[in-house]
Amino acid sequence: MPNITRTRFAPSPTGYLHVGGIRTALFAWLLARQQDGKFVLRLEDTDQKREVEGSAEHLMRSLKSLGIIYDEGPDVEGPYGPYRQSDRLESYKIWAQKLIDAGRAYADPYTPEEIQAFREQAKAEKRAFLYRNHRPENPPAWDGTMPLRFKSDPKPYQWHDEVMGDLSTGPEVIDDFILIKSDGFPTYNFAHIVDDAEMEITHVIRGQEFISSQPNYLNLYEALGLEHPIFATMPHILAESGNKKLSKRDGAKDVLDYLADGFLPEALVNFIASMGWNDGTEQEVFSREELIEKFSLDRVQRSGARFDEQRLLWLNGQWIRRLDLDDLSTRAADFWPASAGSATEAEKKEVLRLVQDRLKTLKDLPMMTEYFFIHPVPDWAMVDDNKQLKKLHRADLTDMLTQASAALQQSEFDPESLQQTLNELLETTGQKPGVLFSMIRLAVSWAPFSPALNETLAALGKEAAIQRIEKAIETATSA
RNA sequence: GGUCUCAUCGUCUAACGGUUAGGACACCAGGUUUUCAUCCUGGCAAUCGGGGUUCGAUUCCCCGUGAGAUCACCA
Repeated sequence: MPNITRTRFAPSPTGYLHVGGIRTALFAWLLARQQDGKFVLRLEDTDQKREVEGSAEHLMRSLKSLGIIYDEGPDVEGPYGPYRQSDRLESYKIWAQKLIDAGRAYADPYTPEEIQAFREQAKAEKRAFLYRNHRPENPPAWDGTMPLRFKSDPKPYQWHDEVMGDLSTGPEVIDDFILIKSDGFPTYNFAHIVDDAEMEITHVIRGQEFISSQPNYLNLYEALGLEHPIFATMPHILAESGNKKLSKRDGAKDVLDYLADGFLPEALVNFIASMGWNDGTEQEVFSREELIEKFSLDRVQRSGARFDEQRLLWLNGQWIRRLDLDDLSTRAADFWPASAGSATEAEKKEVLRLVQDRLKTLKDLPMMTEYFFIHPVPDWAMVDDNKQLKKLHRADLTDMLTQASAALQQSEFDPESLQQTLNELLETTGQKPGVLFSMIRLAVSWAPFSPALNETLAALGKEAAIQRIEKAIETATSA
């Protein structure tokens, strides 16, 4: 056993990564970072049929995008490579031969149809199907064309899981599973054990679906003469509706899609970590550094957690507000509306400053800022929908706008003097702020919401603001 | 069906056997001299059921119930 913590994430390249997969990777990464260890990415590509073109690259990009940086992996040189199982077939052969030599592995002479028949027979007799009940007496020598099976040694097991606690099972769950398939590739069940040993992995963190195979793995560790690593089993993340485990079929989104939808990596990491883990305090927002410092396996929840996008949205808003303007500006670069194309960086940054507190995702940017860049089309229906404005006659409203236009003409148009001007306008018109300001706000933005009025006006500039108010006056009667 | 696991507000969760069962999201109501998705204040809302053990169970034990996982030449 090495004296440094080595954790791994071992996905198969069969598609994209969703939050469930990411969480396993995240926790393994947190543990490695926390203990100054190494985090390894290993691709479990032993099922050629299921492999999806390009998914390995997609997967690596997903991890990197979230800042889950692996120290060793298919594209990162390391002392325990290669990190792709299809490149490690020699290793599996060597370990398989050891088992054969020790009488702990044998060729499976049955056809799939024959095995299927055994299975159905067991079902008809209401017994659990166990391959070892059909172990051939004189198996042929293994020539690589037949599956190679593990000759198990059924016995009860109890073991410790860092998350689930002490677990135990009886001998009835131990069976002769396949080590090497007839296509020459190892199964996950065999390959991951060999690889974890050769790569000196100290902590195996994985999803709940493997818990029932654990006794079989323990049996195999014994047969191979290997000490097993520390196990930690993560509960599943449940889909938003129903109680099923979150899966691609149920619409689990690719994590990269969240980034494209304007979610920040920090928020995603924070959110994913908080599904099934907390530090016992009332803290909700955690930075990567805080997570690394505070994470611990024994505070991981044992029951499944449901994915709640509302909470993710809230957290994303929290993170957007924490960014400094330059940082936010960089990240927002790809989210501006097309109409912002001609705006200068300084102008965009100013707009960003005004809306920063209101953004839930970066994708909200066009909807929240469009009117800063192009003259909006007056939509008097919005006035009619306003609970204060709809009580007034159109003529009174235009009169108000005319006075506003004149007053603004005299303003210096910085936020302070604008506030001054607006306050004076309240007095001269004798209107309530809810009426006067709502009308001006609509006339310059024609948007359902906007930042503080004086700030909005200042950002628009005198010329544009007044032009829009005049335009509103013009269209008031025709609308 | 066998085996294993899990069970606190709608959701994420806190509570070394002793708390008016706490926080957050969502929701609702107020407030901040415009709107509002920000911000502030307040409100609604939970220990699956039944037995034990104990002076006292959310917490420990048993039995139910419910949910999930798994029983592949997939991982």
